[in-house]
Amino acid sequence: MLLVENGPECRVTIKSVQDTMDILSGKWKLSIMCALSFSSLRFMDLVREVDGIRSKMLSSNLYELEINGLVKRTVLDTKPLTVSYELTEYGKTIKPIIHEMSIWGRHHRDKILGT
Amino acid sequence: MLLVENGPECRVTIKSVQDTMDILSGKWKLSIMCALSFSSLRFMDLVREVDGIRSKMLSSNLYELEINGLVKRTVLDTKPLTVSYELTEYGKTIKPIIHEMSIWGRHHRDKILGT
DNA sequence: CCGGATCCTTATTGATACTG
DNA sequence: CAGTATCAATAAGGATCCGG
Repeated sequence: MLLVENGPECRVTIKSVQDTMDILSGKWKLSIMCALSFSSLRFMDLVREVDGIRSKMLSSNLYELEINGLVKRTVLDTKPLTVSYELTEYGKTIKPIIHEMSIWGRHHRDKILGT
Repeated sequence: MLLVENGPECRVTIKSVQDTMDILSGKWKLSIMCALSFSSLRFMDLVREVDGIRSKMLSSNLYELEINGLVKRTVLDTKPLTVSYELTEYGKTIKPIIHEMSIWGRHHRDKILGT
């Protein structure tokens, strides 16, 4: 069904792709959302999960994602205060993008290593 | 075929998403590939199609896409020499990503304008 | 130790002009 | 037409510091 190239809701436009890129561009946002697509995570969990990210970048990217309504931030009343992040219902709507990117990334890796 | 959510080949990982981002990251690459997903285009057509891009960015992004085997460059024997760009067969494998991004982008725009 | 904030350096992108 | 060259602006990255 994703391969149907016609139909009114299948009008692929550069503008709509750019709109998406405006929200998701940057080196880390999709990786962060991918990590959160499995479960909610605390800040430090994210630092560990997202390979190579620095707390500064994580912090600012999470803020932007929160502003755009994709991620929800919750301060937990734990001993040393921790903050939990999770995808909002709206944030979960980008899962198909993450899914396709993951498929392609693995495919690409196989191609590079196989050749 | 692309919608199977289970099975061994559907393990979504941060690493594979990052691998994809390494190839497609940047503000313009997906827009360029979106433009080329309809038909092959000459350099100047791409400047017109991809809103806001400058020839420098287009040139360097096309080069990187060519290096990664996603785009094919063909010098045409026209009066003022022109160069045509098209997706390779491998480049066409990112169409599902573009498709999902386009769907989400339109959805997002409707949400922003509707609210 | 957690979640940043700040400062500074490097990499990427943008605007404009210019060449074969 | 299809790029390059150059310089200015912006974004990302590294190191360090701080309040709780």
